Amino acid sequence: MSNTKPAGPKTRKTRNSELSKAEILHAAQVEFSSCGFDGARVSRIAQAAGVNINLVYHYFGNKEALFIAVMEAAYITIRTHHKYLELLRLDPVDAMTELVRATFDLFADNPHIIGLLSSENMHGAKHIRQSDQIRNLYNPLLETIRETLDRGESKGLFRSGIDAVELFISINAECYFYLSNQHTLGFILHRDLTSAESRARRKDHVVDVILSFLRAHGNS
Amino acid sequence: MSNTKPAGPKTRKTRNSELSKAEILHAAQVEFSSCGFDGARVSRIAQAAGVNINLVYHYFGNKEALFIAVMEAAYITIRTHHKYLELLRLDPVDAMTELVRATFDLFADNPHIIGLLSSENMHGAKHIRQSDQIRNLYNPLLETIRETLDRGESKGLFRSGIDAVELFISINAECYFYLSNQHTLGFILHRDLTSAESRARRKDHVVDVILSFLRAHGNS
Amino acid sequence: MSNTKPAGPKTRKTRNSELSKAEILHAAQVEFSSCGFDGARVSRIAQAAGVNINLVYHYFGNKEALFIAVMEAAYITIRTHHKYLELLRLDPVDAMTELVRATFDLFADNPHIIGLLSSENMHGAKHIRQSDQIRNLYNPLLETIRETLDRGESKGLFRSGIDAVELFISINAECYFYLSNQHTLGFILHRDLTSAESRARRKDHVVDVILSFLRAHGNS
Amino acid sequence: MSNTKPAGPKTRKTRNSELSKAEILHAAQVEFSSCGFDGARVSRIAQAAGVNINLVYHYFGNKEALFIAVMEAAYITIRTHHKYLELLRLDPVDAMTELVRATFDLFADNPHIIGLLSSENMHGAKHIRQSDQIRNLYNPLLETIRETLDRGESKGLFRSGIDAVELFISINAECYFYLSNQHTLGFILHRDLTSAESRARRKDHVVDVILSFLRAHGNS
DNA sequence: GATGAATGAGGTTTCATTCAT
DNA sequence: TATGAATGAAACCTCATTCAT
Repeated sequence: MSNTKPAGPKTRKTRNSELSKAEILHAAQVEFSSCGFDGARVSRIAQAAGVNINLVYHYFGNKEALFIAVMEAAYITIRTHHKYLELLRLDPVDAMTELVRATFDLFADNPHIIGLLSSENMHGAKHIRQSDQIRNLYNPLLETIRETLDRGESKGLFRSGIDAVELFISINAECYFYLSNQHTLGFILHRDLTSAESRARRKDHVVDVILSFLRAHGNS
Repeated sequence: MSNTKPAGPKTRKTRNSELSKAEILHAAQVEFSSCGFDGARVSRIAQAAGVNINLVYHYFGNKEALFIAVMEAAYITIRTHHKYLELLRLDPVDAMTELVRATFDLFADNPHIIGLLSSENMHGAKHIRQSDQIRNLYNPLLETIRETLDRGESKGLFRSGIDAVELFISINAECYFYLSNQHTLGFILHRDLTSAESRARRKDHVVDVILSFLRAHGNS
Repeated sequence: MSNTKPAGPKTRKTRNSELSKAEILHAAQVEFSSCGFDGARVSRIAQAAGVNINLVYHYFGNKEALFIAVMEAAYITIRTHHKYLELLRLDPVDAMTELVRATFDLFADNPHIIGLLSSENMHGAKHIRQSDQIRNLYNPLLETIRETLDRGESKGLFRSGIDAVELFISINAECYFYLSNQHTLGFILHRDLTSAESRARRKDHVVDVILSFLRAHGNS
Repeated sequence: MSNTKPAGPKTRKTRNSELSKAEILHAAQVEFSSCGFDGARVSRIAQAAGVNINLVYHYFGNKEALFIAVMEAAYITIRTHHKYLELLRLDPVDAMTELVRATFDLFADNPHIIGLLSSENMHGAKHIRQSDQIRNLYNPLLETIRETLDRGESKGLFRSGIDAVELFISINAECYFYLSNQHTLGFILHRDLTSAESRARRKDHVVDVILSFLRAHGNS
């Protein structure tokens, strides 16, 4: 019967809860990441999700709780992304190369993560601070990095004395900053950083930077 | 000193005027950088500056124009900071070392720049796009980097084929990201990144990363 | 007991139905009396009753109808309470003493009545106005008071010319106000009016006030 | 100049702050007392005061703070009303008569006080609890009552052992309840309690009740 | 009879901004 | 130059209520 109608703007009414919730969460992810927490509008989220604004409050309580839900989903994306890396099976150089490339892809393929983290830092990380899940998210990866550094050092491939945390920050910095600041950088550098070519080039560059740093050399 | 003048029609007021304007600009810098454009409140800026809120509108027109004024002041800070670098007088390795350290100090000593750039990127750089001054700000520095790379290559100190823009982005990434994301990083890495020791260590690390990348080696 | 029946088509549901309805009514009584009509929340009533909020609408139609149902139940409580008074069997002084004590106990033992009446007066009695049952509730009691006053006067125990309605109001005033305003009174009088001792004392005091007023004296 | 115009709906714009504030406070008094805190609407207050709704927030902060301001104004009315009673100059019987009549008039002439107190009691007096001014408002009056009771007892006019606080509550109860519950009482008693005659009669009745209670008699 | 999904109206509050002096 | 008064738009959120099953 509903087929006879030409499918209005959005054939609602007969909807299922999980779907609505998922659509709200997705719309919130887009809105929060592109506008930040303060710039985000709950009404736009509702509209983009195709639901009544009150449903947002019904399912998530308030704007802040919705933001936290979005942050947790983002960190789940990160964990899932890293989980499929099997760095310990690879030789140290390949493992590190793979880690850098995966980190770059993580941000490139999930650009909302950058907007969310940017907003979260402006707020002193007060939202994610409530989540123990997030707190310990990177522990396994850091441990893997340490082991890989050790293996590389044992084999004489990497230099010794590298701090895993500093390395982790550097890898992320090289990938994240390029994307997070692409608008201001593109403007002052007179270069389009958003093209596929630019990104591919950047990815190679980042691998180069990190691997150069790791590699053992006679003189350094 | 103001007593020596015969108190012309507007002398005292003019002086207050300049003072008020400067105080508004300073307060706006603090507010915009710590809250972002959307989170910033014009009323808080006025209060922090110790002036009536209407003065803000009187001097700057509206919130957006005030933000642009703050951005321009920030870029003046950047230019001034770089102007005193005399990289061409130094040998290539020292010049690059100096550039990296200066970049780090620029962000560390002027933390508001990070908040402002972060907010500006969330808005697609739409505010600074209006300023040609800003557009060409980095041209001289990029030229200097190119020359230094050339000199280093000629002397066999640096490897060849390095792209000045990618290098510039990497240097900034290593310095900026550490500070811009210190809250979320500190949380997930269980490490305090705000201490003086951490920062000093980070600065050395960044120099190490960049110089390792630049240096010519037999095998790479 | 419900097992003995062969579980007719709706037996269990019917029983739950009556139970649910009673629980809703009870929860509504608590909510309306402690928050007033405007402060009351239908959702809280449903939650306190342990039922889905739609059941409230299913059984009672809307918030206002539910309030009226609660008011009618309250007046049934009042009538029941007074029905067991057999004032005409007692001598006039005992009858009046008993009436005063019963009135005090009515409010003390059913504190929700006070909240409900307070709210209803704020709304100009518009809800109870629809109920004829309530309209004539007090007729019998007033008639009893008149007869008792007459008997007392005939016996020379009470003075003459006492208006039954004014007396009724005074008795209720003395009992009701102490309880209805106990929070503000307790605050400005620096005295706890909620203790059992305070209440017992108040009850004696009220009897004293009313009986003093009724008693015939040479000089008045 | 403004005289030439036919005085539109409400000639605003050129308004003075104190006036606006006073008008808001007055409108709030009316709204809160007739609807209670929960039933009151800030928008109606603004409309009644003839001001933009935001001015209400500008001057008073929020709904609750406005309510507290209204409560404090109400208690100032009470204090002012009692201040002009010079009970200590009158003989005890006249003093008590005067006190009762003044209490009745206080509520009859300032009916908003009843609505406010009714609402405040529904909220457990949480708003006035913040005000020490209000807390000690009645101390002088209670002291005066005690002195008057003593004087009356010394002269053999009043009986002994009367508790000033209980007496105070009774006087207020007799006056307040008649007015606070006039809608429900009028309905169930089939009598109009709002007419001037009814009120005058009630006032005499209340004096009678209280004085009968106070008076010393041989037998009691 | 009972429930989860969904909504419309409207409430309080915030905030950038303008008006008038 | 500087300020207090005032406002419009819109944000977040609440709540009674209905829909569809």
